[in-house]
Amino acid sequence: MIRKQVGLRIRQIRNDRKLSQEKAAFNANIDRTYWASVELGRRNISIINLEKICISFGISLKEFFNSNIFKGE
Amino acid sequence: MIRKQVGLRIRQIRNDRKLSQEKAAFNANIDRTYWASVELGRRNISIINLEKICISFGISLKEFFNSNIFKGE
DNA sequence: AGTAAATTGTTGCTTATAGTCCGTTGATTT
DNA sequence: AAATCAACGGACTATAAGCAACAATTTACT
Repeated sequence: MIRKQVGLRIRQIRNDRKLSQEKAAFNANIDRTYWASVELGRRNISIINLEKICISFGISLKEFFNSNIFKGE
Repeated sequence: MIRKQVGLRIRQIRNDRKLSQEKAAFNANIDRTYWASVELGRRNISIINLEKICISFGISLKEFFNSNIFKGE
């Protein structure tokens, strides 16, 4: 499921950056509790918010989806 | 704006495949008028619908975002 | 050229859910 | 014990998604 994969990928990058959900969400100007639920795969995120997250991480959407997490459904 | 870029990219791929909006939308199991408005950059598409479109095109999300359309904001 | 068919654009509406904001709880960590 | 963090809930607002009907545009053919 794409929602789970997106959540895992976001968590993966956030952990690499050693950021808390709160700080990461603040950087992206997204609600903290919403960020948490996205990471848990419970949300069908829109492209604008996904782009916000990528921008806050300093990566492109292409880089975001360039991960083994997205191999095989 | 990401919505415009997504729309352009979808139209680009659909034209490559020589599909009408109607057939493309049918393949992806999405409403035709919704598809049309996404192509025009009027919709903030969710990741599930974007994935549906990519699947119907037979490409990955990584491939979708691997385009000059997404270079520069 | 004209005109019919196919394709695309647009409007307006409903409902489902994305996204925000307030808080609480439990588990770590220092 | 105090601070930090992640999971969770409820209530609320904003908007994505699906749909019908019609308008406009492009394509194709005589």
